[in-house]
Amino acid sequence: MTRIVKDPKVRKKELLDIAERLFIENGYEETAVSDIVNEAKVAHGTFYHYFKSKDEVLDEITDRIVNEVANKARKAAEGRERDPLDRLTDYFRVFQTAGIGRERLMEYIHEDRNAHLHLKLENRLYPKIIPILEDIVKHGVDEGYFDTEYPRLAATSILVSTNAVSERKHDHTGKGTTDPQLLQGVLDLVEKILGAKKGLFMEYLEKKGGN
Amino acid sequence: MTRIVKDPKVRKKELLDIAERLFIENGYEETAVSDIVNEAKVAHGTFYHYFKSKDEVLDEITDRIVNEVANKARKAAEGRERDPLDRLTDYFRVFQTAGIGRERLMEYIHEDRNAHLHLKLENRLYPKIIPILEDIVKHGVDEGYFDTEYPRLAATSILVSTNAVSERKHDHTGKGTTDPQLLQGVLDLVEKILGAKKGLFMEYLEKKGGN
Amino acid sequence: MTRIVKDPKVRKKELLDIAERLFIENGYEETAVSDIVNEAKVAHGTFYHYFKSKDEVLDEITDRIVNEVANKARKAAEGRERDPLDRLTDYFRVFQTAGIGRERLMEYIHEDRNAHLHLKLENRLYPKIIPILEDIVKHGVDEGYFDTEYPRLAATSILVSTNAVSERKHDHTGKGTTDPQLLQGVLDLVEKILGAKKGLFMEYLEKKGGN
Amino acid sequence: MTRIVKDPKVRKKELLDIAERLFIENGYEETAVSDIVNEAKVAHGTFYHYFKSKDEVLDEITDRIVNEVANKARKAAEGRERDPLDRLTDYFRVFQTAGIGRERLMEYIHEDRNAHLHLKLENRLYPKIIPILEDIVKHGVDEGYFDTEYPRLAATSILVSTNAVSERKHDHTGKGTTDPQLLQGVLDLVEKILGAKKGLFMEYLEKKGGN
DNA sequence: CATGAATGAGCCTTCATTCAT
DNA sequence: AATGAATGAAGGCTCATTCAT
Repeated sequence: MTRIVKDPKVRKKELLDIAERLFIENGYEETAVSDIVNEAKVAHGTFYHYFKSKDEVLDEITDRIVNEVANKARKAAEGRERDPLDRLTDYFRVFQTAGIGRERLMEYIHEDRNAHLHLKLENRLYPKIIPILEDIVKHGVDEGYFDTEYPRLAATSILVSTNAVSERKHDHTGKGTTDPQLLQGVLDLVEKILGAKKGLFMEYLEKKGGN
Repeated sequence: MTRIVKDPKVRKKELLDIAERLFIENGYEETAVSDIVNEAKVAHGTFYHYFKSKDEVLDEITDRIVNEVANKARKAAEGRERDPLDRLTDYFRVFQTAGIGRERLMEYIHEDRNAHLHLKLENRLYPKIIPILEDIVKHGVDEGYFDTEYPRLAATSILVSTNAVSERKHDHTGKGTTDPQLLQGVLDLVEKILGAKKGLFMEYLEKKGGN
Repeated sequence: MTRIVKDPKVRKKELLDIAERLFIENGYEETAVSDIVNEAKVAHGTFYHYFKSKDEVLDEITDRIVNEVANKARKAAEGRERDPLDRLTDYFRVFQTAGIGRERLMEYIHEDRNAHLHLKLENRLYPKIIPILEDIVKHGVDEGYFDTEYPRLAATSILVSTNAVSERKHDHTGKGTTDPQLLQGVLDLVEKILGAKKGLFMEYLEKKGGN
Repeated sequence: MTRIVKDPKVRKKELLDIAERLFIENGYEETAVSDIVNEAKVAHGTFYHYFKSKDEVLDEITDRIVNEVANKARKAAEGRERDPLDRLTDYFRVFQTAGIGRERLMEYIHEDRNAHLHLKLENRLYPKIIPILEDIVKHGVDEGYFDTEYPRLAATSILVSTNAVSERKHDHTGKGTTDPQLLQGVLDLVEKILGAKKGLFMEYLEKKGGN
């Protein structure tokens, strides 16, 4: 009726933000284009000005998220001149909090209806993350911290293993390992994968915390 | 028109088999109930005589697959009196060929349109597989082969890591590691995760092959 | 599976009873034949042994109810040798409590989903009830109590008017006339329709109560 | 194929008109949404653009009819400054011809398959009509024409009684009272309900006709 | 850039009824 | 008399997308 004109960039971001929220909360299939345009108070046609199809929105959303997370990870992990343990720690810290500003993402991503988005995200994110992690691993090997001939496999294993743990795929007993124990376990696991000395991370963390 | 009466069990299996194949080949959403009943040469109503909804079929299919695979794995891995390395090898062999009679499953499961089924399968399969693997790990620790305080985490890590490799999540370069190298790498990785002596598996395999 | 044989009359009554309850509680359209056979623990085919169609059950149910109510009314109203006021009073008493053993009927019959049954019931019941009431009216005229040249119209008017009141069609204010007032009003109305002396019924009731 | 765009109001009215006719002629359940859209030469989706469900159309149709009839009745009956008998006569005339432009309505409404619509119509119409009639009754009482302490009950009784007669609920003999007789009877009945002097209406009508 | 009416293929599901056993 | 597997027409509704304005 009353025609509200906005800067194309703003309009598009609005649509993407709304779509992202709805996709995550309710699932991709379950979200209708009309849900999006209704919330955006925009006509159907407007949606199709900005996106060729519903699927394209999902792609753009996925890209947005993937790039954001990958960039953060890259930034945290860069610097051949730094201590590899430092790089690794920073990388983990970023990953743990990757959802900042997207708290809901991690909360909803595992739900059944988000299988679609979940997989798409993984498939695009892994190829970007693994090389970053691999570089740290190689660096650590060079510096004598780690010992492995297969840095890419190690990187992959660390990624999927820590992911599995954070998705609690290891624990269906209901009892659950307490979190401190779990942290110990994960550190131990990562050390093993990397062929690092047992307890290396704890020592490093304590030393760092001590400073 | 001519009414063909069959033993309910047979009819139901027919429907499940057809549905499974179609779901895997074309995706769940993309498969219409009419596709299923057409192939089965059965009336629409017959389908709903056996299943409350399209979704219920998917559930039953998932259950069938999960149980089948889990049972095979359980059988391959059982036997505290056997050598833990033997149990582990057998377990891997089964898992590698889990798709026997279901070749298509592995071929299609990673495709985008099967995200739904993929996740459902994983979520139901892991809780059944991890304990089996965990038991082998503990056994190996008892026998002095492995060294880890977190057998469940190790089991989980092995599962998701080998899975990731078989889904080639580690390799997006296109070049690809050659398969013999890859096998070496995976064996090395698993040894590390288990805290086993380097080369343990190769030795074991050669000795066994040599006999 | 185990085949339970029952006396046909018993079986049929069971089916009718269950169908009646379900039709009334949930509506005719909303009740599926399978709902009925499930409750009766009987196969679909059995249902169709006893009834040609779902519609036929409704007909039989309607007939059962109509006959029951009409018989009671007839019995209450019969007897040219009695005082017409006595006959009328008895008739009303019966009608008020027509639902005895069918409490739910009156409770549910006005709901939207029972329109079908409601109308069918009315259409079959009225032709049976009106003549009964008409006969009382004529009797009352003969005896000098009432004064009307159109006993059938009077009978009809009394029937639909009292019915409307009991369905509270007169009152949508929410405030509602209190029940004693309402009774006064109805008595007054019926007296008017019948061309009776004002207060006739109250006098009669008091005299009777006094004896 | 060729897309015909119309003013939403026009489109909606078209759909409502078609739906109303089909519902009345063939019954609500018996009318498929496709019947409606076929006649309207409109796509399925268009129907659901205007109505949330098939049921919603029925509601809108009912409202339309109820409001139309109620407004006519209100208009015919208004005017405290007029003679109450005039108001009543006008009211009846309107009601008798309420179907003008909707001739079919009255013809079909009593059929079994229209039970749904019939009841819905009654339930919404009565609360609007009764107060109108009640006001006339009170007016007539004030002017000394009528004599009743229960104007609302009288109004209700008149409404349902005349209705019953026009639905021929009083006559299942097949012989039928001839129409002139019937008119006499109804006038007599209404006079009685209102506590009016016998013959009041005939006198009034003759006097009016005489002028 | 924006509107929103219109499209239409296609989906899942229901359910009264039949019939081989 | 009883079973319950099988039928299949039919129905309401969704929704991504298009296009006249």
